[in-house]
Amino acid sequence: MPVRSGTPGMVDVARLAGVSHQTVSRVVNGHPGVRPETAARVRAAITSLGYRRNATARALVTHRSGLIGAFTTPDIDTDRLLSGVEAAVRAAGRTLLITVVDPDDPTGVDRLLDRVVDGHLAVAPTTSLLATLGALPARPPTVIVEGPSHPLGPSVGADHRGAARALTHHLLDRGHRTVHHVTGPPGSHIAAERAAGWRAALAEAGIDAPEPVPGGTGPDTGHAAGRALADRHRAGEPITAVLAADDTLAAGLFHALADAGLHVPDRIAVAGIGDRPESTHLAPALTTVDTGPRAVGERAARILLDMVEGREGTDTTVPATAPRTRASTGHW
Amino acid sequence: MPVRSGTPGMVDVARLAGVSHQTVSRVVNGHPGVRPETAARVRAAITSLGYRRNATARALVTHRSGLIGAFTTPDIDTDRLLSGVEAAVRAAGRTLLITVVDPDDPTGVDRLLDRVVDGHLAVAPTTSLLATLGALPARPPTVIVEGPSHPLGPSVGADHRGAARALTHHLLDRGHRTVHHVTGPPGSHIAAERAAGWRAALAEAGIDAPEPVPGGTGPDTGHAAGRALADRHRAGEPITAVLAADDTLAAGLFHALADAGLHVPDRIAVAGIGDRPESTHLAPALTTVDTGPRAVGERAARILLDMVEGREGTDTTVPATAPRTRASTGHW
DNA sequence: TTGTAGGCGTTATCAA
DNA sequence: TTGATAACGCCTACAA
Repeated sequence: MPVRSGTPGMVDVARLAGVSHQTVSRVVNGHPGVRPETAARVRAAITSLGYRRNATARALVTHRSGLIGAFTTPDIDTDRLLSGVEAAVRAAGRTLLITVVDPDDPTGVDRLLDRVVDGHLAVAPTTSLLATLGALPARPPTVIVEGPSHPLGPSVGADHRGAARALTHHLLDRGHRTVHHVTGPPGSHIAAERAAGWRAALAEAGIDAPEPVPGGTGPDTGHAAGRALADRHRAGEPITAVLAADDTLAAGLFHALADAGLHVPDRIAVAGIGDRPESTHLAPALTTVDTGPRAVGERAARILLDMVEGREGTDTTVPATAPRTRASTGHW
Repeated sequence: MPVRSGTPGMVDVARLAGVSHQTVSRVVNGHPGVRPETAARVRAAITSLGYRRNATARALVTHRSGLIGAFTTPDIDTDRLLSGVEAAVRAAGRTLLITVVDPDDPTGVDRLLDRVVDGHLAVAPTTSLLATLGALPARPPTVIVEGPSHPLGPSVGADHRGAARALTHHLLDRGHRTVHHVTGPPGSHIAAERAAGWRAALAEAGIDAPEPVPGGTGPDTGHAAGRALADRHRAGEPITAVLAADDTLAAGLFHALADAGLHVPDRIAVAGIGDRPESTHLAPALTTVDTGPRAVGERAARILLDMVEGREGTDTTVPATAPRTRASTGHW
């Protein structure tokens, strides 16, 4: 038979206060119909014993845990998306449970399902991850953050396509004959949308899109991409403007291009997406666009909380936040 | 009285398989002494019903949830520390529960205590947060990550003092008469240790430490600090070398110093701490030291897991990881 | 090898 | 206004 945990429970409080454990429950949960005097006695017993309500037992009987789960897969802006999610979840008095999912091995998904969470957030999920999730039996309300739309639940995301498109047009308007593209991580929905926006802008200008340079995230990846671009330049391909799928690529890009004698911005123009804080401070400052990842994360979490708490439609109808597209003052 | 949740339980599986719910429990938990044939029937019922073990009910009776809680407060390297923690926790088949604590308002602490977690990680906690934690009644095993030592539990951290000291000596050896310091966030233990190392090195060289420049984290803060340094330089103070408490300050520092005509590295030398990936790609590359935050996070989590799972002393004895001090090849 | 009984700490219902 | 009682879904101990 099970053992008592050692920490005091409602029964202990009840005994000390000379009431039933049910009355303790009423006091703890602020239910009406308890004589003030009794409530005071109970409260005294609670502090004297250092009693804290057992969330597990509560969850067992109420079928809600106050926990929100987040699947996450490393991608562009995952950190800021999660930071927004965390803030909203915390503001709602709930706790966030984070599981990092390896896209190649989505076993972590199972683990999160074993826990009782009131709702799920799929942060920057790949299509295959969503498929895995969708194939599972009964799962709690789910909201997709920066992922492909899927019957699993509503999607919340910024207009990456529009942002990339606008930046590409911006470069073309500056007189460049074409714009090259360093992509984001393979399998990333955000990266795919940004690439699509770049392609769309070129198509609108009647330009054949040059072969994109495979990228990812981070300055080291950007450095590798910069070397690839420099090689193609050396091979005779005219390269004058580059749109990087992510700001974090920029420092490495600048570095590699400079090493190859392609100084930014004199010989080559570079724009990024994401408005990372460092972008203003690079030399030269990176032209970029803010896609508001923190706001997206917060919004997604709030939509999920609405669903979980049965508040219908407060926020659910609008599927995407408009990006606050502010281009930083670049050198060109 | 409580309502059944709708999802199948052991009783449902048992009924379908024609056994008792106890036998189901045995099969699910891999206990011996079940006839293979019976086990197969149970397993068939499980898949057919899509049964999953209810972690809450399990936690209620076993007094262990499989959950590890992390308090976190925004600081230098919090992200990488957490990433290491997450990896180790996940590798152990457990789930991480993250709570961000506002150091000025540690109410989140209460929240995490309401949940049943098997162990706590205090990631980059302030002294006051530890005091709040320590004042609480019964709390689970705790490990402090990059925080001041405290009776709450073992501390794990890199040798920030040594790293800062070594870098300061490195600058002095290069002929600088003194080294200025841009500090990290106020209240940060990491920042305090790094400042102490800087002070120690100057003291060892018989130099009076110049007034440190208040900093924090991030390029924008670095930019502000750079302007402050430039002002002091303009006011006649000889400034030739700067140790930034954190790499993320560097880009902003470079930017502000360059704007003030103090080109790095010609007019002024700058070193950072933390070995962020972008540091290699700045112009010029930043001299820095790796303090292995991911490894520290992993190690701390493993120590906690040892404590939680009753594995004594596997790792607990050694309180700090040695930093892999590799200075990147800077320009000076 | 399998089933029965009891209890983990809480909430909900009903009666007093 | 308060208390008894029955779940929630599971695990441990013991009996069969």
